[in-house]
Amino acid sequence: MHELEFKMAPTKPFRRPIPAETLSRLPAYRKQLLDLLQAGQPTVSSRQLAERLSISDAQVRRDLSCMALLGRRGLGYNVESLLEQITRALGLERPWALAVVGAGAMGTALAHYQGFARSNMEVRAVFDVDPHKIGQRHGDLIVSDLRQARSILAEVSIDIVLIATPSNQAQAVIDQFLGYGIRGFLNMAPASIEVPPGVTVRWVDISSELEQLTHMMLMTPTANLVST
Amino acid sequence: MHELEFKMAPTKPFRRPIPAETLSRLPAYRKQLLDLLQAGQPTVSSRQLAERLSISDAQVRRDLSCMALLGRRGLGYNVESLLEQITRALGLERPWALAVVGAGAMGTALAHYQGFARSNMEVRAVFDVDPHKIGQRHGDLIVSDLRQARSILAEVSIDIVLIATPSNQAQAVIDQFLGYGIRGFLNMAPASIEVPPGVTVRWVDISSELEQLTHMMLMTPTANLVST
DNA sequence: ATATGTGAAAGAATTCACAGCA
DNA sequence: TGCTGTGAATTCTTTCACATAT
Repeated sequence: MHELEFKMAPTKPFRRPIPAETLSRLPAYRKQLLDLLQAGQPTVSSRQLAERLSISDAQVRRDLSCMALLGRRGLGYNVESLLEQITRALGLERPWALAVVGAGAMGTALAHYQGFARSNMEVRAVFDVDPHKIGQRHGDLIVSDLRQARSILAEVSIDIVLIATPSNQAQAVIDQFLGYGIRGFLNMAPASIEVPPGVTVRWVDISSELEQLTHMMLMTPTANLVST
Repeated sequence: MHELEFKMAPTKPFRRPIPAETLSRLPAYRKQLLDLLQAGQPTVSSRQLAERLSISDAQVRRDLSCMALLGRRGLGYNVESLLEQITRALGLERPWALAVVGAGAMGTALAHYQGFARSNMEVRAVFDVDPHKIGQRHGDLIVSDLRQARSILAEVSIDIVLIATPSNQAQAVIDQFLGYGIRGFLNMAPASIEVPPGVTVRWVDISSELEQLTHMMLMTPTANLVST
């Protein structure tokens, strides 16, 4: 085990906690607002946002009431300042450095993923243990030896680690990076993980989503639509 | 547009609908039960399952009470029959054929993904429009021209389409496959999608998960753990 | 003693519906 | 009129606590 020392927690940017379900929709609002800003639309109503996300307008207003109130009655929300608020709420006004562990098919896809820039995130390192993969180039990135992660993290500061290893290695990898002070993980492996308090882990599980999809397809009563 | 004809909806396997939150946990229960079966453990208590999923035992019992009751008081649940029940509830007692659209980094990762077998799913086709990608081999699969999808689907029957294209093409791809009678989609693109009733779409959005993660990291009050 | 299944209570999230401002 | 922000009502989810079965 590693010895531990305490550093000050970062200042919380918001007083009232955002409900989990609201939080899960904030990225979608942000995406829509980015599109609207691009399109030059200065304001947007809860109704318009609701339609784009296929949810109710009451839902949108309730969600956005968590932000500093910047809707104007009769007018709607200012796109630019609402976007700014949500970006701040998500912590995306500052950049986040990512590392990917596992340079297999999924890890490689993550390393190449273009969409991170929109979230002010960037993959800064890729790790693997396989000698055949270490040294491979992916865009600007070169796969590094996971066993040298400590020294690499001393030079390239990393905020979040994306786990794209076989699931039976996920816990060991997380333990390793916990030792380097990493406090945020995104796990692509369908494995149960134990972490100490103060560490945040989220899962992306494609199989789980598909299994829910198959259930829903079986329960969907509508007749098949077949082109003739 | 296409002309439409009606076919009978498949028989619903369950009378009472499964609550959405319960459904979202069924794949995780199933994963644990597969592990327990492998390990040869004949029965499991709600407490044990709860611990593995970091939820409460009451939650587990409530969730499992949706299944045909097969817990035995004082003893726990029979691993094998519970697994069977959940597998049936998810519709995984029969195989599902997948197609991937988009042979970029993410589509390629999906095409290679080994984990689908556990869910009785298999990728049977990969499509793209890029002439450089059409013809590429990925394992047993060869990337086909998306414009020939209709004739390919006439030979290889497909149940679910995974969308791994740039997000601005997601809607067009879905519309195309709707015309071939596909009623289930998993969308990896962060795009809003319109589908007719009777069609099921689910999203996997890595950026959204990361944005929620950054928010949670900022809100987590615990001091940093730094190894010395 | 052990552990399920479930009413009843508590807690969250969503929708309703409308007061209030532009 | 158009649209937000929010109490109140409703619906969904989780937890509690215990009767019941092994």
